[in-house]
Amino acid sequence: MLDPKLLRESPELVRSAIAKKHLNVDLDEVQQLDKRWRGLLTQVEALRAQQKSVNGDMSQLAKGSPEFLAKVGEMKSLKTEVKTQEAALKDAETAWQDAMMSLPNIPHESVPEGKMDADNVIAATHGDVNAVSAHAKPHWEIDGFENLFDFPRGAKVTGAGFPYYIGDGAKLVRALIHFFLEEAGQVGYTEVNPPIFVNAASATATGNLPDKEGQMYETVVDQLYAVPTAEIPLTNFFRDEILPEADLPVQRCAYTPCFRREAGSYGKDVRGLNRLHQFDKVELLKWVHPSQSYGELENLRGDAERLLQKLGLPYRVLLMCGGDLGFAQAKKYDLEVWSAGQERWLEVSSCSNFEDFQARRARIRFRNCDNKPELVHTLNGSGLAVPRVLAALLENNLQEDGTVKLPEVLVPYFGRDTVSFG
RNA sequence: GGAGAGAUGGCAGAGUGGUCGAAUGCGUCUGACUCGAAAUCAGAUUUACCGGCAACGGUAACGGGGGUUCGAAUCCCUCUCUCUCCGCCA
Repeated sequence: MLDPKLLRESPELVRSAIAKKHLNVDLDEVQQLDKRWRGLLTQVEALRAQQKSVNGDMSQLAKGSPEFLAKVGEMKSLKTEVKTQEAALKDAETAWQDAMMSLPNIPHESVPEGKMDADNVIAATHGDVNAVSAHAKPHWEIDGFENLFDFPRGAKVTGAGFPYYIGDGAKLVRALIHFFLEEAGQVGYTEVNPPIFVNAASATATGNLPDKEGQMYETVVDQLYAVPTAEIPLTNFFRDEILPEADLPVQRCAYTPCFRREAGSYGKDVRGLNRLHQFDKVELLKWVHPSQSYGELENLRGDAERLLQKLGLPYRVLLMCGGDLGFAQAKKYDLEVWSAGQERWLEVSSCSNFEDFQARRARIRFRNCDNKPELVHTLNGSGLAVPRVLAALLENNLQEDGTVKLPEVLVPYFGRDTVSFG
């Protein structure tokens, strides 16, 4: 959520933000709702002040005295008036809040103009896409793939997009998770093992609710949501809290399975490990001082990039344009790994600075040098999503004999340097 | 799952219908005393929103929501969470 003061003091800034993100929001209406709410609030507060004052008088009077009874009459009429005004205020407030929620975060000035993914700017490329295996093929076409990754049985037991990982397949997943967590720990992220179901309040604070896209799985009886990303339980850890300034930046990482319904996304990019309903991911989170957040975004991006470098996977970094930037992000980099078999880029991380947009909703603050609570800036990024990294590893490192040679860094975690599909 | 108890400010803990944003203690901060510190004394010490350039003024908040009442921290309902006992279970 944006600072309501921003809308009042610099509406043109909000207007240009909406334009840059290519969204369609009636800002005039939001401003009107704001005005209406404030007007009603003033009225109701004046009435309440009157109530309090009369009530104060009453406490001085003898109960049952004529003066007392007269005040009771006065209070009764005040009561009905307050009741009707309050109802109007509540409606106005709800409408105003909904309207405020419809305002996107302001893109940072360094965010390029653009409408869609084709307008994203390639900020960096690393590695040579031509230097990978000459034997590369889509991972699902590798001989014996089904021995390590069993989709049909997953579909039988649960549904499409819930594969079984078997033998070396399972071990590879575990090795990658372990590698990612160890690397994150090395650069100062404290490991957290969070709940993987969250309540409505938490999902709302991070903006996952209201779930317009039907993205999340919801439990029937308890109204809990299976996390689509560890970002939700991690960010909400400090919800409604005030952190000591000296603790900033706080850095945490978590491995969780992630659950996404992916409603509406069909097509050929769903083959194999490309898009799953359940997948494993390590998420990196930072809570930082507002003055540090853009430097920290670069650090975060670097932390994610280093993983791909160590794995020897060619990748590129996209700086998202205004139109392809999410609703809540002020600036975002996507990391895409080269998938040699599919000859396409696969998104494996998305590193974002939310500034205080998330923190306002979740009320995460720190005590600044004036000893006043101030909103922190939050950042998060994947470090990394497992299945697509796995896909790239299998494709890019496929050898002539049909086995896959693993990068050195994974050997301590996997135990061997070769994956066989037999 | 069954029975019971509870939830108050940074913490502890009073308050069972009227001037209670809330006693008291601890903590924290400022000042005095001191060469300095401790102890002591004095004062201060929640947050959010609205109005205001500001000083400041107003409103709200005693786990959440709803109700009773002229008036609710206090009474009623409900939800959540915590604790104790029993049952069950990895």
